[in-house]
Parts: sequence; C-alpha cells; structure tokens
Amino acid sequence: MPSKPGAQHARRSAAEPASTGLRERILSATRELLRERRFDALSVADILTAAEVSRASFYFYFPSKQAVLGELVRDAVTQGQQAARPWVEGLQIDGSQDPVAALRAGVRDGARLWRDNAGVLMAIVENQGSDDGLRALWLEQMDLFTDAAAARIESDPQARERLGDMSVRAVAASLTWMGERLYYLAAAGVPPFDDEEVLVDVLTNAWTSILYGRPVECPKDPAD
Amino acid sequence: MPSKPGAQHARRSAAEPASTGLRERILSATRELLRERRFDALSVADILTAAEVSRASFYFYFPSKQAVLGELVRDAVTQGQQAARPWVEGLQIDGSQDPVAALRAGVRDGARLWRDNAGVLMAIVENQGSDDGLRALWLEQMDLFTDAAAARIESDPQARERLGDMSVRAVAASLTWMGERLYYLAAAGVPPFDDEEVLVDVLTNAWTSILYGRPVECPKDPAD
DNA sequence: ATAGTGTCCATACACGATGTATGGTGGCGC
DNA sequence: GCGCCACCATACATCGTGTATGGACACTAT
Repeated sequence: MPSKPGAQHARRSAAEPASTGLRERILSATRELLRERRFDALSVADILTAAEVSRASFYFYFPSKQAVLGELVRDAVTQGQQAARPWVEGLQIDGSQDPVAALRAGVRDGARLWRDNAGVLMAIVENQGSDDGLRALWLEQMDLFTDAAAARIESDPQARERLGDMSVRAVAASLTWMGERLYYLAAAGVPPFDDEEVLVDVLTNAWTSILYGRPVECPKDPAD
Repeated sequence: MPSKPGAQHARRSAAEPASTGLRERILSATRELLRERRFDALSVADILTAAEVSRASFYFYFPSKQAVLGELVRDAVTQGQQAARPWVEGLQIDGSQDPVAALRAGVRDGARLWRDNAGVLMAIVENQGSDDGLRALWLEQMDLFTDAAAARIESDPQARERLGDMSVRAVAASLTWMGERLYYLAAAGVPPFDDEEVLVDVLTNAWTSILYGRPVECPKDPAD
C-alpha cells in the first residue's frame, strides 16, 4: 500500500477552537444526526464523518455508539428534571394551588422536554430493547420520574385517600409509563397524539381522573 | 434464476403430506427460541439449526427474520382478539353486567394473552423501533385494539357523557397504549408490574377512573 | 535543541451477520 | 429414462463493529 504519510490530514477545518474536545464533537454530532435519522440507521462511520473524528478517537472516548446515546439521554433527562422540579416540590409547599392546573402544567413540561429532545429520547425508547445498558438506563430514568410522581401523590391527602389500599408507587409508575408511551407516540407523529393539545388533554385527564376522580374540567379556556 | 418457477409454490395448500412443512417449522422454532432469547440476539443461523432448515429454504419462505416475527405477532394478536371479542361485544349487548367487573375481566384477558405470548410480543415491542415493517404492523394491531376500546366506550352512555368533549378515540388509544406498556413491563419482569395482581389492579383502576370516575372498588374480594 | 508525552489520525484486520447465488440430491409422475 | 419440485450445502459479496498498530503533531521539561 502506498500509504505515504506525507500529505497528512488537513488538520482541523479551522474556525473550531482546538479546545472543542473531540468528545463534545462526537456528542453533538450524534445528537444532530439523531434529529433526522433513526439510531439504528446510524453507523459509527456516520458519526465519524459528521464529527470529523477518527475511528480510533471515537473508540477512545466511547466504548460504543450506545454509550454515546446513553450520555445524550442522561443529559436530556436531568435537564428535564431540573425544569420539572418546581412542579414536584412547589406542589408540596404551596398546597393552595389548583392541583389540576398544576398537573396540566407538569404534563405540558413533559411534552416540551420531549419536543426539544425528540431525536435522543425516541432513540433510547426504540433501542432500549436491544441493548442491556440502554434498557437499564431508561428504567432508571423512569424510576426517577416515578419517585417524583409517588412523592407528589403521597403528599396529597386527597389523592392518597382516593387510592385507598392501592400501591401508590404502582399507580405512580403506571402514570409515568403512560406518559412515556404517549410522548413517544407524539414524537413519532402517530395520531391522535401528534396533536399536542390532544396529548396534553388526554394525559392530564388520566392523571386527574386517577388521582381525583374528576375529568379534566375546562380543557382550554382559562389563561394558561 | 431458480426464483421464477411461475408462481408461488404450493405454499400450504391444505393437506400437506410433506415433512411437516418447513414454513411451520421455521415459525414454531422461532417462537420457541423467542421464549428464552431476545429477538435481536437471534440470528437466522440460530433459527436454521433450531428448525433444521437450510438457509436457502428459509429465504425462500421469508424475506427476513423480521417477517417471521411479523407472522408470529399476527397469529398471537388475532388469536387474542378472538378471545377478547366476547368482552367487547358482550358488553354492548348485555348492558346489565357490572361494567367494572367486565373491564377487569378484559384487563385480565390481556394479561393472559401477554403471558402466553410473552416472547413474541416482547420481541415486536422491542424491535418495533428498528424495522419499518414491524412498526407498521404493531401500530396497526394497536389500532385494532383502539377501535374495540373506542366502540366499547361509545356504546356506554355513562362513560361517553363523562368524557365530555374529549376525543373518545384519543382516550381509547391512550388506554390501549398504557396497557401495551404495562403488559410489556410485566412480561419483562419489571416491578411492580411483574406482580400480575398489581398489574391488573392498576390497569383496571385506570380504566374505571377514566371512564367512570370511580376507583376500583373491591380489589380482590369477590369470587373471580 | 532534543527527547518525552499526550492527543489525534489513517489504515487495516478479524469477526459476525445478512441476503443472494450456484450447483446438487432424491423422490415422483410420465 | 426425463423433467420437476422441494430441499440442502456451500460459498460469497457486503456491511457494520470493535481492536490493533504505527505515525504526525504540539507542547513541555531538561
């Protein structure tokens, strides 16, 4: 092979501060690619060219493309939980607020999180089944949401009482997973959930019906 | 070009004296393998040896292993819908029956369907994301369930009225998908849904809360 | 300067899986 | 015998993954 190492690589395409770690480049290139392509239709080679990184470098920073996805998911979810914290904690403190409105706000936050990170979140949901690491990660994240939901329910005497002897945690988990599924379907453009209004209404209705026994009241009138 | 013998060979034209049809062997071998291994951890080579079929024969009957799974899913689901028909239709005729009990029975039927076909159903849920054909198939199947649920709701004045101006179909779809997710988690052994009693209670409670506004009443007392 | 070290790159390879192609075997009806 | 059909064995082209191996460059200590 005439592998003359003379005319070496054109170095970085300039403009990029060399300090823009390769690791970050890999991460954001993947996130970008995920915006328009399915994770499994994505080869490391694709990521390599998009991130302008060599194969060797890629495998230096990540053991596999699944690991990259894992990190993207962790980022997205923790960022989302940051945003949702006021919902969970605020409720417990400020018990005076209308719980239904608060629930709806939380549901909408979830929709926003999914809208902003659709590619990444769809990717893990779709590939959770074919990779043990991703599955564990996703279960863990859903567990965190379940914890929050359970705490929310636990601190709400009205809901607590209504659930009677049913496991609060089980109910919280079911609500969490229902959300996961519906948000995913919405992100995937599956009707009728592709309509965010419908999605939020239905999900909010589920929460309020299950926790308070009343259907969603004024679906879209009040200033929201 | 041996691939153009005029028409489809005698696929399975009734009485087949041949050696137990290769096609069937492939199907049931795959179903069996799916009982203990994930679909994506299954190569066609594995199916070949399990079914004692040659590679050429496999690709004569099926274009891919996904197609095999697709057929298994179709079989399982239609069989399941057969079983669930009395639930959907019976309700509409015999309006006198306790709707909550009927709902619970339907939920339990679903659990049974999933228990009996766990491997196959888990496989499609897990790989729905990485194959367009499987995804379309699964959406189609869920649509059928949604149709049934929507009809069930539509024919129930009490539920209809409670839902107000919310889309019946959207509610039906959300309940269907919630079931899909919870049954899947149960099949995957994820707590707390791995406990069938909890699973059925929570799901039934969701249905009755959303449709009737009342929590599940006597969780496990009556003769069931 | 010179050597050392750490970051990065190019190339190539071993492996495993998929799907296709080619040629062969044995039973069966004519 | 002939042709045909259901089936098998094998080989192969292709593609994706993950692992080496070895070299280029920059920055630093001596």
